[in-house]
Amino acid sequence: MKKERIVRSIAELRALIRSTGLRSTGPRVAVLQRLQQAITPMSHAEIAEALEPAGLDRATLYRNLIDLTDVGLLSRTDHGDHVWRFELRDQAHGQTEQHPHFTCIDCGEVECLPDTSIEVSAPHQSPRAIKRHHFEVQITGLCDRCAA
Amino acid sequence: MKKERIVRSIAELRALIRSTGLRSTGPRVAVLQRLQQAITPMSHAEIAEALEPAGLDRATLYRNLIDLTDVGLLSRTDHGDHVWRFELRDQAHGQTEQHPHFTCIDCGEVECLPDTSIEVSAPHQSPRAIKRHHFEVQITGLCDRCAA
DNA sequence: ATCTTTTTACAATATAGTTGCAAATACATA
DNA sequence: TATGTATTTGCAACTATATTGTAAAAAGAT
Repeated sequence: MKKERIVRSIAELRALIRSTGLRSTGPRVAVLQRLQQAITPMSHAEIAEALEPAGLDRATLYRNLIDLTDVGLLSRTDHGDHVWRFELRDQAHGQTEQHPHFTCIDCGEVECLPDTSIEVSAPHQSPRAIKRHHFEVQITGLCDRCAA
Repeated sequence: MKKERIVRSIAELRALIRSTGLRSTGPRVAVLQRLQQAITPMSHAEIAEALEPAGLDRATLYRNLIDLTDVGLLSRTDHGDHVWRFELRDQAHGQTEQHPHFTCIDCGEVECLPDTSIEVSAPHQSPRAIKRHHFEVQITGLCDRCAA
């Protein structure tokens, strides 16, 4: 998905973390810094591997991913393949940046789709969240590479 | 989601299982019988609890759910909350019956939406699977009860 | 510089799902 | 209906993923 990428300096990331009430620590800055380079949501394993050099603890990473999600800096989703993935929420718009994700049921690759690509209509009895557009959409199928 | 429910007798279920090449066994019939009563996809834990009286083994249940999925009698999906859920595939139409699912991010309740409730358009670079309508859609958000 | 609270890092513990295998069962064939 | 063979079950052991307890370390307020 094309979007103007907002890249924050370390100092900005530290301020961002503090603004949520959390303390700014090495592991947290590292996680945000890595995620702001990511073009798709990353799994715990992928983040752990990327931050390998820092040698940070698995449990610490899990706790930080959850904490950062709780305060709204990250979103945590399962795209249909039973893997948690984390994505930086774009704070620039002051709200969740919603766009559908396409996940390959074979290779697990995740693709961000333009948020215009999906139209959800809300029939009679459907949840109010749908009418208010407060929802996330995950689409699963075979990606072009795996389908070939 | 409203649909004419197809209820099969035990004998019919046994024949259905055999028609896939699998042997008809107590656990397998029990699983199918339970799932054809289900109004939404069920997790392994839910099925296990429902079949508690039969006292059937966890591993056997897991294996059967996978086997029945492999031969196409069930579908296995993760609705965004990191829980595998199994659903009887309707063989009456000779194909996967596709409809979007709405899963509450709070209570985990799953709701089936009419397949007309979602319109996915396929822009330029999107996966071919989308253009061909070979995909599943999961929507997550707060259900009415949890939003209240 | 000091103090209090949060966070880390390690280990221990849960939870979900899988695998190995002997005994039991399904079902094809006689 | 009995018999033989391949599949399936049930138990236990195991793996992977995720969570929790806690003493020591670090953050940030004073």
